[in-house]
Amino acid sequence: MCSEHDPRDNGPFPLSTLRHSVSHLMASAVQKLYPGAKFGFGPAIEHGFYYDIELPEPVEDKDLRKIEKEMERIAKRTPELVREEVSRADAKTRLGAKEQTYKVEAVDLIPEGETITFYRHGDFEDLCEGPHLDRLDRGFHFKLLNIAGAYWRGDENRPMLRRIYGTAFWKKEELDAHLAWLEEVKLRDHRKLGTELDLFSTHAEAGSGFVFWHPHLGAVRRAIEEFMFQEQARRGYDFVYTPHVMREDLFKTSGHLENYGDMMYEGFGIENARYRVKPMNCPGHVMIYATRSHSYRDLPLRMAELGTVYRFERSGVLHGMMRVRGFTQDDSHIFCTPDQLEEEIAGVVELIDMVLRTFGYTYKAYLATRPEKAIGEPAIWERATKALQGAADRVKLPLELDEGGGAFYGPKIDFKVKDSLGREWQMSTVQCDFNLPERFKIHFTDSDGQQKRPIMVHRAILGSLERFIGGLIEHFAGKFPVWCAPTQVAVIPIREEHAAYCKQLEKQLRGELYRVDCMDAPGHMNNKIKDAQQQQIPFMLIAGDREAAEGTVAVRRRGTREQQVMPFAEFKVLLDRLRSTRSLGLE
RNA sequence: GCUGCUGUAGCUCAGUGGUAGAGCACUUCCUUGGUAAGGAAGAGGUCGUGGGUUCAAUCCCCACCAGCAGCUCCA
Repeated sequence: MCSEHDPRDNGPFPLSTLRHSVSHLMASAVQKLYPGAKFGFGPAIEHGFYYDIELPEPVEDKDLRKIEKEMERIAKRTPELVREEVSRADAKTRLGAKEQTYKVEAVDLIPEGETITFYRHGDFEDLCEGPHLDRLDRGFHFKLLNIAGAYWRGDENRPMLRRIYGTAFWKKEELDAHLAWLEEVKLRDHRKLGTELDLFSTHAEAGSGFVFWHPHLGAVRRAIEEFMFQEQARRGYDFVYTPHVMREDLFKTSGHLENYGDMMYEGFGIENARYRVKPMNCPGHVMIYATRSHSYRDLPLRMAELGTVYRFERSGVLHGMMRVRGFTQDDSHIFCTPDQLEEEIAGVVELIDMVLRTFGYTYKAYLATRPEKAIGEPAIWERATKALQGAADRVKLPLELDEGGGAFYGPKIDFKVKDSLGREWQMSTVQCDFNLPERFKIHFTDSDGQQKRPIMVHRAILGSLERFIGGLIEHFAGKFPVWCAPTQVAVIPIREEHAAYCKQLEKQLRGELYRVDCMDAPGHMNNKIKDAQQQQIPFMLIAGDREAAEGTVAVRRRGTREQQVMPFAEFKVLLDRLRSTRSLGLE
């Protein structure tokens, strides 16, 4: 955010004011170049600004340079930006006269009694509450970035306008740094790296939104799954497997059909019954719970599954591995008594903290409350929300509020991580559920002999493996830490005659389940070093006469040109340590 | 789904109303090289799919499929 502690917010006016004014400047240039343009909203946003405009003719990215030129001309010629208070009727008349239909509508959105203002520079005037710069020649730097469609007032039933994005800074170096950051984001794009590093693919022939994990990314996933298995096993989780296809009635009972039906695929018949592909794993886990009676002594029961679910997503939202139609959740449902609820949630929060730190993420937690479309009594919701808050207090986890952001069956705490590029992603979630136990009428026998309802805690740490690992690719820029890197060690013989020694090293490492690539195909060493470096392999072991004779290896780390000759046994100690501690670095 | 743009070799991309090219990768041969690209030759494409216009379509038009930038929605 440019608002909190951004050192670039260093001009005579706040950065957001600057950007808002540059947005106006852009609008005036568009008006000049495209007479008849109708303007919507044009605010400052996190990294810049945009303006939504209905244009009489199509605009393309290449037209942006032309608009920028006009902006510079206008800023020079008519720099004064004048504020004017107007009456509601006056505002409507003036905007109406210019056929600014969206702006006329915008006037009606202004609450009664609020001051209505226009801002004007040269012959361009715009309804706007401000604030703005006093002058447009205050020596700032801007760039227009891209064009896209956007619905008027964000409503898909209203007309679609053209949205032009841009950004502005007070200093040239800051603009350049921001543009460089955008380039970096592009370079790290998991779809780009996915092709370059042979990680995954999607196929038109197979349908969009379905990910094919190649061997390299399969290795990453296995390492992460193993890590998650160990950490959960250590914390008393039990692992289950449930079917992907279940009878439709089950989803009626669970409430999914009614509340989540839009996200589910059409049913199909098997003999005389209707079936559905699961969009969530919870009903399956309830099936297992309900197969026998439970004593309060059995609880909490922590049932975990890497459950693959299928959800309908509209074609336009699909995005690499980040937004897909079939994905695997590291899901779990904890069946517990009301007394245990807070402690169980606290345990989950601890696990989330541990896991996210392992990947080098920092995070924020949000308490998401009752949405409009929800099942269950308000009193129950309140109780669940209190438990979440209580658990967070217990482990001193600060919570921000996400009003109405809960699941249809209960409130939750969502975790948003910040990646190495400073971007936020929604990841882990802990959700309280008093409703599914009720719907499926599951129970346990309490110490007083009474039959009572357990509470279900839904939780996912990574969320979806597709989204999590897609995000990891970008977070690490393809440079995975040793413990989860696709190939951990490349062994490179200097000449063909050293291949035998290299093969021997490879065999030893592979014996300890390291992922090793002995690059002993014919060809020059330099070329292999280039390949290994481009493949982002953490370690290269290069061996020639000296190394073979002495039982050493020349170790070269990813991203460096330095080499360090050491006994192979010593390298193994280093490698073992990096793997077992899941170290993020290579030292 | 909507708006705009795009689809040519495994990858990145040129190109033309008369059925196609580059670099990298790949294969083979030569090269025995101490830390980021050794040399040569070769193979590889129904120019996303289906229609239409035309004497002729990879190129123009339409539809569909897929992708990209967003909007809306979400793990």
